[in-house]
Amino acid sequence: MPELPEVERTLLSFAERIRGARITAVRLGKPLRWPLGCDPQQLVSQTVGEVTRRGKYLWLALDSGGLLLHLGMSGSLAFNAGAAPPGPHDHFDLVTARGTLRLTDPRRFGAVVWSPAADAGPAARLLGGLGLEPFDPAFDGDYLHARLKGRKVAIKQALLGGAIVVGAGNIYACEALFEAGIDPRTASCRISRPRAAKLAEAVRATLLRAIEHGGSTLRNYRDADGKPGGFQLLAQVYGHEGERCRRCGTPIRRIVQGQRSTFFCPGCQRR
DNA sequence: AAGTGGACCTGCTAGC
DNA sequence: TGCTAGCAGGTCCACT
Repeated sequence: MPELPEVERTLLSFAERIRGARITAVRLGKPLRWPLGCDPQQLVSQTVGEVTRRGKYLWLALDSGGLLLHLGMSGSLAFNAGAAPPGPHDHFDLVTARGTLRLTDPRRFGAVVWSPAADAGPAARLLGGLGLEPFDPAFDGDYLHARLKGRKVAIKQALLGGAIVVGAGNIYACEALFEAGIDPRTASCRISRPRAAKLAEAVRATLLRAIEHGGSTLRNYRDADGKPGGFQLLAQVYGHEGERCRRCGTPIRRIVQGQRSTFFCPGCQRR
């Protein structure tokens, strides 16, 4: 499900409400991608602090260390006062005096991992290789151009990798490349400086616009209040194979790159 | 170092 | 109507 905009909207929908809440119980369902990494009892009676985002990860600060959360492909978080009994896809409940934070994740690619700090232990390992945040002023044409230099991978895959810039997953990488007019198959090293600048701006603008529209709900995604996103209605290429490009009328194509679908307009997007 | 492909797991849908 | 193949918002890891 969740690329940066969905994770950001999720954060915005519960961070303020959960801050300062005391944990009264922790319930685990089926195993997620990684084990929790601590005795669940150790979390009880701790107080939740700030909730922050790094890439597609959320960090819930606790009195002692914190929890690193990832929503995988199909995960979503809900924060409710009176949580229903857990269903078959509810794999983590953090019960607090203010409500229950629940991770629902049918495919279980998501994760909840305790770490002594965001920059130590398992969190440091998972966050360590991440690239710049797209809204970091340092993420500009010069930076992007420098990081693409010497790389032969297709630009779409370089964006998805997350080691250069975080946050753009399959939907937003396709949309940003459309916005920038760049063919997703273009070798990274062949992106000129001006086009890198255009692409950096397109990544930022696409993600920002998606956040403003509540993210994309293709199937599962809801924020922690249960609200779906609306950006999927604004997608220009993602999921539109065979339809005419809204800008130039050329039929949108679907190809496979790195075992993922890529959608693009052969008319608007050039190598 | 960089590139590639497989792995993880479940549910939905299109097509026969 | 029922079965099956293919596809899905991510990313880590092993291997070349």
